Amino acid sequence: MKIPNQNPSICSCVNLRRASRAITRIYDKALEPVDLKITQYSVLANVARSGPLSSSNLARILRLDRTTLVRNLKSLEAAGFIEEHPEVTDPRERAIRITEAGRQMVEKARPLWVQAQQQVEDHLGSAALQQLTTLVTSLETLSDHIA
Amino acid sequence: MKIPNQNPSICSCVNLRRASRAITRIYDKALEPVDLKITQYSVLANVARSGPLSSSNLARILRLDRTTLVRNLKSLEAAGFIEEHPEVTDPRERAIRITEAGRQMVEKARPLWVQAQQQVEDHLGSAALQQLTTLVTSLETLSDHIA
DNA sequence: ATGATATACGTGCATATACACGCATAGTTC
DNA sequence: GAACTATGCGTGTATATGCACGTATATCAT
Repeated sequence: MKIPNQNPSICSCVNLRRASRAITRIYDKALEPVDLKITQYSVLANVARSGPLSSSNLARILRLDRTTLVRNLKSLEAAGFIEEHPEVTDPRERAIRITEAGRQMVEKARPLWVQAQQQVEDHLGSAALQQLTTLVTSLETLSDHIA
Repeated sequence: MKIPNQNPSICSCVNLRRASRAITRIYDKALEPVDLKITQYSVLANVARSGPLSSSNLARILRLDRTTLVRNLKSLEAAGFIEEHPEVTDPRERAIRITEAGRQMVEKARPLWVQAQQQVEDHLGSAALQQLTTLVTSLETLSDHIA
């Protein structure tokens, strides 16, 4: 017996996680031609834009757990898209920089990302996307408040 | 140099993933006393409600990749909250059932889940939660359409 | 009955996520 | 300058996520 797909849950968390998985599929699919996932593109584009910076600072920018970021950086470094060097001003820090190959990859991936962005905006409408930014901020505020 | 926390991204996917991580922190925190994560509670509560069913059907209900679900079930089975038995009508299927210990766990966890639900609703407002259900449906539709 | 197709299931692999530790160095206070 | 505190970093462990495969059984078409 085969059960059909299901409606949204009554649990906000479950719904948000479902939405997250769904949109990730959309973006990952769009980035498939350059063999990048949206998580990797996101990190790479941020390193490209925010210049050399430490993993702690990058984690704060991405609102991602630092130790999670450390592992995510591994694959990007293995692929030769970023490199790390000891920071002179503070020996504890390691400065993360994008490489030339990394910069080229970002350039190649950007149009695919734009396409996914457009696809989602066309389907959801810009109002929904605006509400989404509010949602993020509210939830992060609540989460920070609790922790 | 320490960089402060960041505003929402211009990328809808990144924002949704951020929101997902934030709300997961909130629910996981609420469920901490019973040592369950929201992902596990979600699966367990669904098994409890939807009675014995196959992993494929449960995956469709949860809109979760079947192979992902299979691993998630492992820890619940190891904890003794669910059990699997071969299905008589179709030897390929395995019927997943909640155990007595599982049922007790759901009972114990439910008030904590309700508390998280309430907390989020108080902070975001019911209108935002309603928009969220629309968002889930739209994104899953778009994702299905593309795939 | 046979062959094609659909469905069910599990595992290997890669990545994502985050908590709990421990170690090293910077900064602050006395 | 010594003690305390804050910050930066990486790893161990556990879970979450999904794609690519291979295997087994059901179902359907002829």
